Amino acid sequence: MDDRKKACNSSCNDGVLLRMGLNDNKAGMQGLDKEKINKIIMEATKGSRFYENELKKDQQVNQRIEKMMKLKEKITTQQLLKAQLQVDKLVVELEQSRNLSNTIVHIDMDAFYAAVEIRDKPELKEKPIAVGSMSMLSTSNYHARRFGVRAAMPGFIAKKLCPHLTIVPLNFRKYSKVSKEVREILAEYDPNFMPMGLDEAYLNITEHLEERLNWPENRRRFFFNTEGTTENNKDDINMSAKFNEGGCSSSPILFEDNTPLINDHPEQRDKLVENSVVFGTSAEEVVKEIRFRIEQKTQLTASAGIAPNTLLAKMCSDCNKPNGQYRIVPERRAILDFLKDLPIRKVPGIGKVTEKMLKALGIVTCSELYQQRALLSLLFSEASWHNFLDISLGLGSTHLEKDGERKSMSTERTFSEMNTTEDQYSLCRELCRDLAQDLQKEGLKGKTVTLKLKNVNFEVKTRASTVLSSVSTEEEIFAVAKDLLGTEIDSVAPHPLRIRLMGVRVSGFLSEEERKYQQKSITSFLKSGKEIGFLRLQPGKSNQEYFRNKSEASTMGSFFDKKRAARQLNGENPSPNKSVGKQLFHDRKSSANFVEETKKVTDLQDSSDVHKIFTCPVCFEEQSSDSLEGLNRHIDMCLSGTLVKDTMEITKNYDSRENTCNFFPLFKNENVDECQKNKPDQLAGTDPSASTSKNSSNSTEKFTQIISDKSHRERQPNSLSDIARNLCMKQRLLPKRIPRDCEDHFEKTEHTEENSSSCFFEGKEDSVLVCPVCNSEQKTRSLVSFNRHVDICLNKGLIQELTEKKDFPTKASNMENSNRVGALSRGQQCTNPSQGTKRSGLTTSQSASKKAKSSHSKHTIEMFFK
DNA sequence: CGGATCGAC
DNA sequence: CTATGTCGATCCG
Repeated sequence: MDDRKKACNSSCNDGVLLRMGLNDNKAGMQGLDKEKINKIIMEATKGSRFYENELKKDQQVNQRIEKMMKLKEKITTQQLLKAQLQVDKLVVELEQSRNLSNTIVHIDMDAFYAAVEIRDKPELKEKPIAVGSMSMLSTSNYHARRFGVRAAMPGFIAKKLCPHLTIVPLNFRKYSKVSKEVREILAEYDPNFMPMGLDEAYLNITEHLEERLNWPENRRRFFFNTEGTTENNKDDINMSAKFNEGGCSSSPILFEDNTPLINDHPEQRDKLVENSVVFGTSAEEVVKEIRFRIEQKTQLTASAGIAPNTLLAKMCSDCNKPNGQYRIVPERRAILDFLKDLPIRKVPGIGKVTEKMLKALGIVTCSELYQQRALLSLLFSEASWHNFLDISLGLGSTHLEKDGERKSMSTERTFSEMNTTEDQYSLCRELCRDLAQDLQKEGLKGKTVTLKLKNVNFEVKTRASTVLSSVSTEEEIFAVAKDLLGTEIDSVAPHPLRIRLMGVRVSGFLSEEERKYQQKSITSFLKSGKEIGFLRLQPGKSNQEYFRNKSEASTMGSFFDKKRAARQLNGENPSPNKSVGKQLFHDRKSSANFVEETKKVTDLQDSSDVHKIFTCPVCFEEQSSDSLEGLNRHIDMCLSGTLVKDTMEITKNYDSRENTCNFFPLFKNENVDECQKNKPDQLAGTDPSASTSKNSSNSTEKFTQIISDKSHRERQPNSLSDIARNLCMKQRLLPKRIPRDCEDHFEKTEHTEENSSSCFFEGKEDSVLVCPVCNSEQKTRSLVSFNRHVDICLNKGLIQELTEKKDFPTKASNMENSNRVGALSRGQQCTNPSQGTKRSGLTTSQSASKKAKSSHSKHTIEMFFK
């Protein structure tokens, strides 16, 4: 489905219109010329809400570009030279790792959906057709393209361009079936081939080529399908003829081996032979064979690219479509020649926006991309400029990785304006229901629910919330989604929320290991201990929100589904707070008094004694406690005990020095001694018995968050620190557990008065705090979010140290003013043995963590233990 | 973590 | 009238 890229392929023009339009239209006899097309599109578009939004987006991009240009002006020749050196060092390494030994093929069906429809209704053959609906087209045939009708264009505009256009509705089942037929063929050449959607696939035919060398001719012989109509037979011959012509004279490499296809063995009079064709043993021949077989089987044509890696193969398949193929021979020279004048927009991964940004720098072709590599390394993120470098060198992945586990699942729907809350909530529930079904098909549960809304002005918003126990059922998802929706409705009140799209997504799936673990411990814990309300708090959410959720679960029924709500209340998930919630939060729209009200709830919760037995999530022993504090105290004790074990193991793995029995070295290597001197009794983790509840709650919180960072969890999947972390996050949400006096340690705190329980700074304007780790000023409204920032900074520092392993002592000399420049010092780490696979994701703020190490560590540590 | 954006099909 | 649906990646705060 490469058509749609072309649809937006304005290789350089700035106008919105041209982005949506077409400029590589080959003006044909029956077609329209570029100007006419653009005029028609403009007339149909002008003044629409859609167009206004496009203009807005365009301006945003322009602003990004302006920002970039300003940054560029500040770059000194010195910096540029230095960058050049660093980048070229990397170039040398990349060049050394270049792997030309694989043969990768990219197969791309021509105008797939349209072709299938035409095949099934031959009367459409000579007519311009498109597949899709009046509101959106998926693809069009080549006839229609002459009128400017492209994929990703709304049907009603296409009709204006081409009044004779036939629009065929989508029929996915049909396409899937055809796709499956094609895949059966592909699997014979590479059982591990990688399908990309219904109409594309990558194959690694390296092994096949080797084996094929020993194959007898008969094994490479294929017969024409005689079952088809005469017309189809004609096509076969045409196609075969095209093979021999090459069809792509632009490439000197193409079809250099003239293995005969048909009629080249006149001496063989066998009827069998007359109806058959033998393919050679070269890569080109294999691909011709594949395409031949696809056409014989499905009556559809495909284009293909052959190259030493996926990136190149993909671009090759574009060269001679439709119904052609192109090969880049595995030589460095050939690759660079291919790239020399290739517009960057042809490169997969470079879209509209990137194209425009690079254009602003005078970069249009891949060779220009290479020439400007030093500049790019200063202006773009590490991930981006590395990608640019790979592209300009023609490097890509040389093996096909199975795509890993799914990361998210979602469903969304577009509709005509919807503006009543009733409709919106019931639609939301419907989406949750659909999503829940899909999730259950794959047995997935996720912790993050994201709501997506597009208002009638085409502005898109997403709102996410992460909950502690993963969700998968309609009710569970809806419980979260409806909250997010409610917040959005509130935010525009008293105006109605006018939307044209709603979507729900679930992400943050548990790995299998985690799933088992989760079931054993957390869920049982939550069940046994659910009398204790705070344990169900969501990280990142305030108590207020929590209680609000609960209350809504009970009141929601009044909106649209009383039965369901009733079932929920009486059923498997009774809320202990329901009676409280019901009365306090009947009016969801009055967010004004809502804070007031929730305070009462909080107080109530805090003061009410809890004489319950619960299972400690850390030690798994039953504990009875008469107060929240007592409970917390126990958990703190447990945590500081287990944490030591946990941390020790990790430390063993990553830190060569065995006997470091505290975890400071993990992120503050140089200052161990100093820390111990300064705060000897604060090293709570080293000695469980010495820890007081207050200290450990804060310190363990930081540490558990650090050590349970995802990258470590992979190695320690069942680490108790996971649980500990969750708990700590929960604890953090209890206002009283956030040390109030820590504000004294921020340098520029501008808040006016102490807000007693919620820790939120008074007033709307953000307070500016200086992060002790990255030393940057942070605008923040709450301590919680500031804490989060500090955590993130620390995490980055830690990950980096773990990655770099031994050579910690990073001197200040390595740190540059700009973080982009700082990133360059990591050249070595970028070399990846399997070239082309994605690099480790540590993209930002290396310099930040280094700064912290050298100058602010002391400060940081003090702050933690306050 | 949450939100926005990009890019692909 | 009438401008998609789903997913992964990345960047920024």
